[in-house]
Amino acid sequence: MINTLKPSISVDCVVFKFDMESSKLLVLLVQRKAVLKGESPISLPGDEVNGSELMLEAAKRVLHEQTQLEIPLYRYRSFEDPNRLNRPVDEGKRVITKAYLGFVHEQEPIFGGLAASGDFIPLKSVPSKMLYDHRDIFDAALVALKRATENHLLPLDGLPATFTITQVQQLYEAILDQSLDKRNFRRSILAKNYLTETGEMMSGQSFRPAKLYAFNPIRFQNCLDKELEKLPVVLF
Amino acid sequence: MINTLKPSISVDCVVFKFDMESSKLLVLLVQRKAVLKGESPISLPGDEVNGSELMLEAAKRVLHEQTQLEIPLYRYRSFEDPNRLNRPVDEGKRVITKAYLGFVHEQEPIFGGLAASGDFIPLKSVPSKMLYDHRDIFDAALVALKRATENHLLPLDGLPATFTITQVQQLYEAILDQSLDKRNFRRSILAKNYLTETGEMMSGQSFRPAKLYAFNPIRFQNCLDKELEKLPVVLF
DNA sequence: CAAGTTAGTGTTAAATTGACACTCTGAAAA
DNA sequence: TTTTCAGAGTGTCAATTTAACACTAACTTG
Repeated sequence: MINTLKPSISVDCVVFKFDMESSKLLVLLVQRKAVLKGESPISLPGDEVNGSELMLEAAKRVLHEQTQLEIPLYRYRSFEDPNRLNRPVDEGKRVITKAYLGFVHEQEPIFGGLAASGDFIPLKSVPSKMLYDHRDIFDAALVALKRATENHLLPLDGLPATFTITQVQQLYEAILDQSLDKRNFRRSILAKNYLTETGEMMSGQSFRPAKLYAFNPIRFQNCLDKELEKLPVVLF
Repeated sequence: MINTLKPSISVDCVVFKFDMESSKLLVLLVQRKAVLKGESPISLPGDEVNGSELMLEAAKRVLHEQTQLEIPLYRYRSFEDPNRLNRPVDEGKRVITKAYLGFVHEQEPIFGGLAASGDFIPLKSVPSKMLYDHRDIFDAALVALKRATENHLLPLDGLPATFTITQVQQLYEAILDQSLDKRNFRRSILAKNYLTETGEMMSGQSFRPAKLYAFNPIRFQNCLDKELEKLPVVLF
């Protein structure tokens, strides 16, 4: 029997956190209230879009409702398999979702709305069974992150206001899950010109202090624009 | 007053045709039946998505309903501005659309459904006022096409089954709106390895006959996959 | 002042890109 | 039959980009 209902639209958010102690990436998973029997409540923060808001706004609103977090979000993909909700046919519900990712640094989430509770989980511990296709959405977020990172298009929202190049490299290595050559890394990221020396130095360690840099979002945006001009966005 | 209606979803198709006589690109525009007073009927083929179909399928169905064309389509962007329909507020309708592009070669369209009539129009003649934001959708298709082309990720659906390298180059030049160096063009496209010599030669001209090549979609797909692995899909 | 630990720096070889001009081939015209 | 016309087809070099690789500098602590 053909489902003639119109699809509805939602947004989902994959929020990463870079733990600087352990140099590991974490991702925010929530327990969703009110799921059908047999569905996993472990999910990404997400909900339906209202009629008059941009989807990016919707993503920020939904994330805020469920976690109180306020962070930049970046859209990376949509998911539209008619069966992605994995529900019994007679439920007759179809939802197309757009997925956003972002980084949190200091803020602590406070859960509410659809999200009963939640936590930052190491990437390796993300369960393979999650609500709907949220595991796929998470996997795709990682892919998108890696691609962005390989091209120095990673916004550094996940780092403190000032940081050392080594910290950036550790973030890259956590995302890419591989180690990088220090000299090549420094050369290539500094060439992008969106890191500016603050003149300050790291302190409190028992070895040579490192220069502290700040992220310049305007120059980063230039850089993004320049890259995006070149990229084939089509065709897959 | 806030619009609380759920958005609905549509697809729009930008169908290009490469006129080999004139080496010019054309695009298919249709006259849409039943538009509101004050709206332009000149538009792209498009309509709403049903509840149980993939959006790519919806795009193919809609294009077929309105033009009888059956061609490969490639999604390139979505458009979601809440005001994109440009309608009076009390209409209260919000439609998010996903745009697809494709090339037609020999098929002739037969118009039907929402499309009262239509034609292939030279790019320069595309009107700046079209239905809703269809002019933006068209502009974005061109951008996407250019980006794909610059990276040799243009599927050659718009050419006959066998063709010369020069014809490919002319197609590229029409899309990019600039001329290319013949030797570099040959070197780079042949390096991609998705053009295969047929052994046949062009005939019927009064000059040295050119080798005829065929497009190998499997190798092209390999090529696409390889590129897409590298590309940042994130973040705009 | 020696030891420990991370910060910071340059060179070279290989691969890629972009600029550039002439010969080859077949048909048609002289 | 020879010449002319028009597009087909080919290679090199210089400049740039990328990847691999190892040592010295600076600060703290013992």
